[in-house]
Amino acid sequence: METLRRPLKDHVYDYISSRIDAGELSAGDRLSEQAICDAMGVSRTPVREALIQLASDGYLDNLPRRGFRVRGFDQQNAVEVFEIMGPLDGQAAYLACPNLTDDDITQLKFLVGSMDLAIQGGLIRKYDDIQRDFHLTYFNRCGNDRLRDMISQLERCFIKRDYETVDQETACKLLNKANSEHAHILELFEARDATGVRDYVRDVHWNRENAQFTVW
Amino acid sequence: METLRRPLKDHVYDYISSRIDAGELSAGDRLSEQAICDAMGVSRTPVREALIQLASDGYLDNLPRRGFRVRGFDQQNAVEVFEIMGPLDGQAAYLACPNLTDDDITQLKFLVGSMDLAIQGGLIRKYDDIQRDFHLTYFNRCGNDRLRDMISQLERCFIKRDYETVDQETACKLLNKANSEHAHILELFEARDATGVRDYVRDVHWNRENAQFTVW
DNA sequence: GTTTTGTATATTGTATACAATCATGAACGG
DNA sequence: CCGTTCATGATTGTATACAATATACAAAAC
Repeated sequence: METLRRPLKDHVYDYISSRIDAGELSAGDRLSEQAICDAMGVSRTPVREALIQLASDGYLDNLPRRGFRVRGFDQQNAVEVFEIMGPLDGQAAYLACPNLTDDDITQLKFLVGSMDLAIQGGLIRKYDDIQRDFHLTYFNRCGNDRLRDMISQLERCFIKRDYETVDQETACKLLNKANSEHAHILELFEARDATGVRDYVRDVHWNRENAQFTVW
Repeated sequence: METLRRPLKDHVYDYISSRIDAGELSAGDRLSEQAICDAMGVSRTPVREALIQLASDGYLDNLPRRGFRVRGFDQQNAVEVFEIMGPLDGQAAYLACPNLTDDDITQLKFLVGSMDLAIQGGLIRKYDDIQRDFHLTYFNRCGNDRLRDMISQLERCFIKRDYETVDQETACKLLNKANSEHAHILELFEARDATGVRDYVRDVHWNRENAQFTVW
């Protein structure tokens, strides 16, 4: 088995995107090609190719002759993403509904329980990971990879949210509400109510949009 | 006023994407970097950058070390796109509904009439252009540029459809049905029935998915 | 003191050169 | 005759060099 080398541009892409996701690079920060070259020990060619791809994928803005900057994400953008996520997430649930196996349902139940435990223990990060698994479980059953990838991409817009801005008590309250929504989604799945779960999921996003969106 | 020169990579991007949209390049065709360089009289650097962007935007596939190929679009892909378009188009209509001015409504009415005339005259291409205007009219009022751009991008998947594969009579029949749907959308807009138009538009896509999709 | 302008420096855009890998096909062995 | 091996050329990946433009700062004009 050959060790097929990944192109350098992909490494650069991962390096930059993970730094953005981790919040080490903030909106508006300028990315110097040379600085990235020095940091990673590669030439400008793969760096530029990665930056172009990152811009195309929404991570960066490009301004010709003025380099690349981390794309901002203001409240207006957040609203836009929520307005798109709702219908898409709902559609994913709708499509997945008839495809969910008993094992999937069991898995979803387990995850809802796990999220409850995480909330009781104040483990917000943990909750967040499980929550992602919950959604991925039915995304992966929707039979539409393009849809799944689209939603995943939109979700990344919110990965870099700050866990510390909300106090523990408020967070628990919000998360409890969110998890009761998960429980309801699960019920609709069990009842195989495809259109019901579609509309419910869509409207849940809508309601979150009108609330704060540091936690969802 | 400065003559701000567009980067060469953008020219290359336009050149390739338009050739794909026009059907001059078909699914699976390999794109030789050198051939593009020769055709456009530029070096490989801007060509490669354009190809990377085109791949990132869904036009091409990349297979490392094996170059770029025009991404195929089979029936499975078409179904996936329809399943995404429906909810998004519906959401755009939903969001636009309260924003539509009287002038917009008048414009939409005019376009529906124009489409009828185009159908009577057998001008399928003309119909298609007007149909695009019809949808753009409310996309531009949905107040969500990201959503609008997303839908536009998905629409391009179908631009390269073949007008000649369907005989004139069948086409007219299908288009008449499609335009009656436009008329109904218009009615719902006039009644300011946001949720109604949302669900109707969504379901119309769904029905088209289950019909042929050489015409929509 | 503020604005303008010019020059030096830094950065991006493009071209070219080289290295690594892949595709092709001929020679060879079965 | 068919499949394998191995050279040869073609193509991609990466590095570097040069050109074009933008930025920063200092000096001059108002």
